[in-house]
Amino acid sequence: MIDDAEAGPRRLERDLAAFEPICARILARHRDAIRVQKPHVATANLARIIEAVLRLSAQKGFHETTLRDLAEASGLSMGGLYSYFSNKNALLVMILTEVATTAEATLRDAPEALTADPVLHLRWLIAAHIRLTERMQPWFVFAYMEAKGFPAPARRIATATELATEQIFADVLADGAASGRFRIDDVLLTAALIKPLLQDWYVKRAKYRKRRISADAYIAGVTAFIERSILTS
Amino acid sequence: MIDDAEAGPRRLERDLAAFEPICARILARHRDAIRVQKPHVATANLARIIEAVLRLSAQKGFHETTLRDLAEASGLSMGGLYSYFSNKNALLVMILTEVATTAEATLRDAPEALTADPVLHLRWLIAAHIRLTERMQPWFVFAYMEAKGFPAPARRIATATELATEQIFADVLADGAASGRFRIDDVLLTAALIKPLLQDWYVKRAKYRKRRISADAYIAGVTAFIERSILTS
DNA sequence: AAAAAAAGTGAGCGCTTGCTCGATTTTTCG
DNA sequence: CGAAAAATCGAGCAAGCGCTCACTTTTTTT
Repeated sequence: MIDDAEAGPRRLERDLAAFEPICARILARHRDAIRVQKPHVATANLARIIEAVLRLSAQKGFHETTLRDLAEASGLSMGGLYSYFSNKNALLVMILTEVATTAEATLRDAPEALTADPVLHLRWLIAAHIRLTERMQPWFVFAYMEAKGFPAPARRIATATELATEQIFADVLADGAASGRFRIDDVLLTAALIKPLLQDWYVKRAKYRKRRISADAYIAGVTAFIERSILTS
Repeated sequence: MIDDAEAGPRRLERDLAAFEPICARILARHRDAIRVQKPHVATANLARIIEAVLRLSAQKGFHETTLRDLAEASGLSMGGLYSYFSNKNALLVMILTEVATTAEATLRDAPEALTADPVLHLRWLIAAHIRLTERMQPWFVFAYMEAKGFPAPARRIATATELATEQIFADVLADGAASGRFRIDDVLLTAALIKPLLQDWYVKRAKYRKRRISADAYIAGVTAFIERSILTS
């Protein structure tokens, strides 16, 4: 199924580096719940734990990933893990919250120069969404696939984030429709249709990798597809 | 989360009726593995088991659904369940196979009168896909959400089905592009983009129900969206 | 270098899981 | 009707789960 040419400890090292800045943010947000004091120790171990749980969950699901698996994959002991989260579900919520926060913050941060023009703004949103989910692919897959089946609070985070993202797109579409740049019958439905086009990039990442379609190519393809459908000519 | 106006035994009865014909097909395919001889008894119980496992899995996931839950929800005993499948994973494969077979058979069965015209053929495919997944929504959600995390064979069924469906669309798109009815840069990518638009209907069924968007409205919306993007005018 | 604090360990506990199998009930049929 | 066949039952088993805590190792401080 997975056919990475590049594998082994070399790849793990690079991956962990990508996790650390994000885990530093998580640490800051949960400083009171995490018992390890020294920030660089805590950040490094959090990165190993979360890299491991995202990787194992992608393979077999979060619930099927045992804490023994996670201990071995992260290099900590079972007891050691519990210095970083109070229980398995708290680990899930930690990850979900980080995804939700980052997604919202990123998409609401369009350059002001662009937001005046709905066409450019929409283009930027599409690219920003795909680039973000490319950078944090395991995180988004996790949030998408595991959100269901957990206590209501965790599920609400996921649903709310999804709706918030859709609303950001709906606002731009409404803007463009009002100014005559877009021809759209139903703004809400159109926003709802754009969402799965963007989600497909990370949900079916393996398929696109196999077909050698790059993030840039996907951005170009999706943008063209959407614009041909809604742009007034 | 779920806010059905119509609930209780009345609804269950109607749902079970919808399951029986499908379960009769499953019984035929697994006659040797199912120990219960009388077809109408076996079909009725299979329907109760599968209705229950799809409902519980949608709530909390297949792996989190225990056989004790399933026994209670289906009205059989724990031991009784094992007259219908040899182990929990076999139950999963049973469902997956039925979904795969039905999807392929349905989409390859376009009326001959339509297949000559790629525009009409594509319209038919979109409508047929959405209508099928509407009729068998719990089945498709199950196949989509639970395929991962299970032994390679089960996962392959899901992946193969997905690819087969995409290929059916790609063929029609290529046909229409060749005859000048469609303007498409990349047929494979376009087919890949149409897929998530169709899947969204059953994956996010709750959202569309809440917004009071009917299957027909969704078919109309998606068809218009896609055709505006690819039709030569 | 000794003491104190912090970080990390892993065997073991109580509980739940998938699954079995002898016992029991229901159905079939001479 | 009554005995054989079919269908169903559910307590019990081994295995594996999340989680704890008395303990050891590492790091910091004095």
